[in-house]
Amino acid sequence: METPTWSESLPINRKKAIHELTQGQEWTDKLRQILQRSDHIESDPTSLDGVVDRILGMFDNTLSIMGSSSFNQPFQLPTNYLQSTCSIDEQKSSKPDDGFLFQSSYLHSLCSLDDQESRKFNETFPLQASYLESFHKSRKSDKNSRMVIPVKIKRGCYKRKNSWASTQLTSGLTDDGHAWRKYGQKKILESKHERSYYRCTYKLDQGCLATKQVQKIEDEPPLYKITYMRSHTCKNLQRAPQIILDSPNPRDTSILLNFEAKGLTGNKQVSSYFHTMKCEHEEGFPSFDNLRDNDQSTPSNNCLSWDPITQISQVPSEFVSMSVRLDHGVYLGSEHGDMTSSRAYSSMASIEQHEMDDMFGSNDFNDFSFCVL
DNA sequence: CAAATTTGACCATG
DNA sequence: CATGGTCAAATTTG
Repeated sequence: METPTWSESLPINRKKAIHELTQGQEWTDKLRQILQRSDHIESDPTSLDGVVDRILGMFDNTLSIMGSSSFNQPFQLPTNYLQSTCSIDEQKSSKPDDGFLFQSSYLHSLCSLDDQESRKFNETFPLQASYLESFHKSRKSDKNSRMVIPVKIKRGCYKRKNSWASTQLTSGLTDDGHAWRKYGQKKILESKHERSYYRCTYKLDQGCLATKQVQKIEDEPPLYKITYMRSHTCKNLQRAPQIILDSPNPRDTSILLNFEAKGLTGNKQVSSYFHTMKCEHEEGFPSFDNLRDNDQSTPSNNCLSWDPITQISQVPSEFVSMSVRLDHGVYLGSEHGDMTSSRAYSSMASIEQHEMDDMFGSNDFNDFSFCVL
């Protein structure tokens, strides 16, 4: 099995997200039609549940996709849309980062969409389209106007060098198998809840530099964003690289992997932490329906158990490791950490192009690929 | 009493 | 200079 290269996979994620949103629209429309025929509900109440399930599943899938690293990809919106303000002039001085849609440069690129792209954008993001329209008008009337538009402010949104991170969204705080020591808590701008900072308990003993951040991003239902940074180097958790992953169900096309890079390239340590990565076959992102249709009664493999409720592979106590060969000839070990989030939110591998560039240099990274045997 | 947590100060970054 | 990340002294917990 070979997955797409990084340069290909990010746009694919975006396409998937758009596809899910489009599907969500269609099924919401079906729901509206059902509601218009109230007698239908009385005769077949289960059909309504089915439609609602499908809609929720699509939004879950989209959230999962959006929870990946590709925050800087176009057509992507925050789940908690922020109503801070910033003038276009101020935005011009900002560099693209994890920010949201309305960066100045991005607005300008949106203004140059062709008719079909523009229509798609308007359908998918009506609220944002209305802001874009305002932006259009202000550009026509006064090129120097300081129109105020909703935007995530950029200040303080930097990423420290060498801080490869992977992000996971979970509805509960569960033991991820590592020993953590809390070392800080911080109020984060525009965030309702404070962010907690944890380091590996064995940092002093063994110099393990792994850290994680935990932040509650939603109350109801509770949703936490957990960001892992740097790999564990503590003796307690290291395993020799080996491949013991398998799909829990032969018919199931998705597995959850957790990569943790340990390799060296040149004189730079590859400390990226690929976490809870979802791999799929080409035919598409598996919907919740597909997952439900699968026979989950016989968890088949030698390592993973399959939770029919969470749809997530669980590894009770063992750490899964696998060896990944890069085209650059670098071997990356990996470990399994947390596979026990209580809902099927999981992030894609989270690493950005410029971070890859930092690790390997910017040459030919489009050739990056990995194999799961 | 040792380990873990809290919290204000300090540091690095953009 | 504002912000997020880390340090370390004070405090709490087991």
